[in-house]
Amino acid sequence: MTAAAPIRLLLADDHPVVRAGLRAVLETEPGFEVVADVPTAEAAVTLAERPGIDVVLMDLRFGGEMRGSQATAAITAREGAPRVLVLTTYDSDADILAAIEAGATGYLLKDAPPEELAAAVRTAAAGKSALAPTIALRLMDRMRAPATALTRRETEVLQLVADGLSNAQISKKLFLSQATVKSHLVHIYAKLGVDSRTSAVAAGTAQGLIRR
Amino acid sequence: MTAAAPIRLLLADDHPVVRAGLRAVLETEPGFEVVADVPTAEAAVTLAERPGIDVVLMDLRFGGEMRGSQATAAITAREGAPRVLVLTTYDSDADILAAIEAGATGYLLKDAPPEELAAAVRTAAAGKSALAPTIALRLMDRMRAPATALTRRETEVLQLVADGLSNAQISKKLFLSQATVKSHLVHIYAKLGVDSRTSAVAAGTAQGLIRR
DNA sequence: CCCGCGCTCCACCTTTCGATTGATGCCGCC
DNA sequence: GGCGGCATCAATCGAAAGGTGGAGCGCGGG
Repeated sequence: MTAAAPIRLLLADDHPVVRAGLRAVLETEPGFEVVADVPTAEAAVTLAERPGIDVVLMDLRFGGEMRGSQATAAITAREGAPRVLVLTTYDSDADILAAIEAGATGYLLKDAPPEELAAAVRTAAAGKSALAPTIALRLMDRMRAPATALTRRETEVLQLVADGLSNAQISKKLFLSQATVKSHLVHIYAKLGVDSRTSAVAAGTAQGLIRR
Repeated sequence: MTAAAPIRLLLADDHPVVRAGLRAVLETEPGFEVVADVPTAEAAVTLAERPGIDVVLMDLRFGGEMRGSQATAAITAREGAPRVLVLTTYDSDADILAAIEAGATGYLLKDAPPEELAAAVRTAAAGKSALAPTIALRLMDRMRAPATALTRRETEVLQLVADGLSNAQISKKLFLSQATVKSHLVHIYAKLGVDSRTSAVAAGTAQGLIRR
């Protein structure tokens, strides 16, 4: 095989400026070829089905319906799918975990310098996982302190609390009894070291456990 | 005057990718000249002092200390200062108002299409105010519904609620009785159309009345 | 196989919050 | 000078939330 085979890229971001920036940054680097760029998650899923794409650079938040993590899951579900490298502004735990669970090969922040970006794309193309230092650190923290790790259900409840719902509303929405909601909340308070729903929301957003 | 005099630009954004994108987008348009791009608000203030800059494209949030609104205020405070066009991802009321009060000539969202961006820069260079349609709409809303405008004290209380404090803690912190805190909260709920502290926080953050 | 953990639920009690009503002093504006 | 908005405080009452101490079930790992 020739060493000169370029890595073929698909860019998915709803900001035209960011797409242009990625193009500019990556096309000046040797060994990259931007095949297409799209402004929606849906378009990314469609285009990623076509052969000839090695790596998809995927934003997490789009203006439209589908979230980047869903698109990532849809893409990586298929056989011989391209690698997906998540590239976003946010470094919240919830987003990171959602992306990794969805099958993302890597997770980068948009404030990454161009060299780091290029290196991560090469790493991803080779099938190896690429995490931004900040992200890696955050994951290490999470491993070390399992206290701050909420369960799936607890996170769900906390998110609804953050949305302003009462225990009664949450219980209806999740088909639970209020007792169960309270029980989850007690555990959440213990894990976050707080004693009220509002401070739990504050702690949760501060630690990026829930999206704002 | 010659029609060919280019508009000289300074780009301030902490994301290398975004800076590259803005360069790419604006340099393909005729009549623009990107003089420099900087990754910090401090550098933007310094460079904006030099003559030969017509418009500063300013992000609101930087990784470092200084916020974009502060930098905007510092730049526009001087005589013969360049116009500042705020270009950010966020459309929260608090950010918008801070930027406008700081003397920004315009406010754009990063998901704006290139043509809109170019048009806004030309508008700003001519000294006229340039607002993204979304932003203009939001400001109209605010004008129409003065109910969403919290008083200084109410905002202060709501911020503390968002930080997770109880009524008792807030009353101590602000040297008030709990009755007063409750009174403020009642007014806040009425203005935001909610009926609990958590939903008030949700509504407040959604409308950008308080910082997260 | 049993233990731990996550998820579900119950009962009882205390504290906090929210709703209502009403009042006072201050300040700016017409 | 009166009127309205803002900030301050009081009292009361019912509803919601939090604290405590349980308990059963399913599932995966040691």
